[in-house]
Amino acid sequence: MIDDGGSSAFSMRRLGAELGVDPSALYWHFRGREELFEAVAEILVDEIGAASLPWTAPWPELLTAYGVRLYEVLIRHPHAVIVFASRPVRSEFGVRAANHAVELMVADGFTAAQAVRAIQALRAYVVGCALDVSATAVTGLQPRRQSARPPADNLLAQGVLDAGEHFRPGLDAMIRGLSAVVARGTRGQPPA
Amino acid sequence: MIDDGGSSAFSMRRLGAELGVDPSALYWHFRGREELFEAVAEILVDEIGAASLPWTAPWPELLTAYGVRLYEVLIRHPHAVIVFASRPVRSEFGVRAANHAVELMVADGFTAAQAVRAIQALRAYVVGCALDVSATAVTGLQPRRQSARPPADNLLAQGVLDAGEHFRPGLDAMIRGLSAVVARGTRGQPPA
DNA sequence: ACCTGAACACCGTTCAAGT
DNA sequence: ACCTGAACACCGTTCAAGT
Repeated sequence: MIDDGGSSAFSMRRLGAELGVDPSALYWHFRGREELFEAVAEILVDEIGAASLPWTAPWPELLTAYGVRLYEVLIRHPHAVIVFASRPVRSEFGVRAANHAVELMVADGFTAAQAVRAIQALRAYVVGCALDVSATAVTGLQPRRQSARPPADNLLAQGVLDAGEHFRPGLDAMIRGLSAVVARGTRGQPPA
Repeated sequence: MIDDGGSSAFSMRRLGAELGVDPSALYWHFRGREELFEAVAEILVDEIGAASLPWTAPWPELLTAYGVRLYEVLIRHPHAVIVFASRPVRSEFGVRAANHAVELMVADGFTAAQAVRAIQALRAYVVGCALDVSATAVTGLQPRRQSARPPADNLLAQGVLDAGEHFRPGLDAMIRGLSAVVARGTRGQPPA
């Protein structure tokens, strides 16, 4: 249900079939496709919570762990990444986690607004990376474009081939960059 | 065509109608839906190139400009973001830009692999942010979830409301974090 | 409480046929 | 070269009806 069973595109009718049930039966459980997707997205974020996060650690460690866990969950369900990415998700767990992180960061010198934005940025990065992997996994086609061009002139080609290779370094860079914001006292960046 | 005309979901049939043409006529110009999407994605990246980038500037400035331009193009076409995000895009311009940035970064102390990964990470971040904005713009629904819960306990709520607020700070953080990689001599992170 | 069956208004894509 | 028309195998969703 989450993995899409491993085969082609989702459809209510196919889901019904896979469940051995008339498609229309689904509309007793969900108001429609969209509501079902929201349920899936919520399950995904709860899947992070299962293995609990290092709540007592300093914020860079907590945020890193959160990013890594979210990423792992998403690439474990490549077909669901797009579902997660294309709609705003609000879950009990996600809100708790975020609020706690904000508190830690504020205690470390961030303004609340800076902290919130930092977490959103981190989440956007994680989702972007997961989407990269999911795109090549779901579509099956490699990022190389089908045209027969020499690979030698394209430095990105071989780098893109191992999709997801860049996730961890990028995550570390972002966290490090966020630390820099607060490392040199409060910097008066206009909030607009 | 790129903006989806401002109304509801895309379909070949609707596109045909909007063009005053039988849907089947589209299949003379494109092999199918997927090929049309690729064409759209390619147009998007070319739209960045139009206003040319600061090629001669140091890499942090070049990458920042690239990120900002890409982001601007994407949020200008909210309905197309998902098209761009869910498939690997390879364009003449994108490859040129990336390769040049890699050269600059290598000259500054990065390994080629590090530079490539950095650029991919940056792209992922930009797409993730654009997707956030596009999600709220396209679905129309605010990220708050429809449940009537008090907003006071949710620090993220008001932050999320102004979607895209976090893009620029996050971008700067990421670039700064990347600079740190090279600022203290070559760090021997295992490439696996 | 949960599912079926038929129906409605849609889809993407093909292929022969027109001009 | 470019488009039409009809056809095929699909969709999501509804609603009355069954158990």
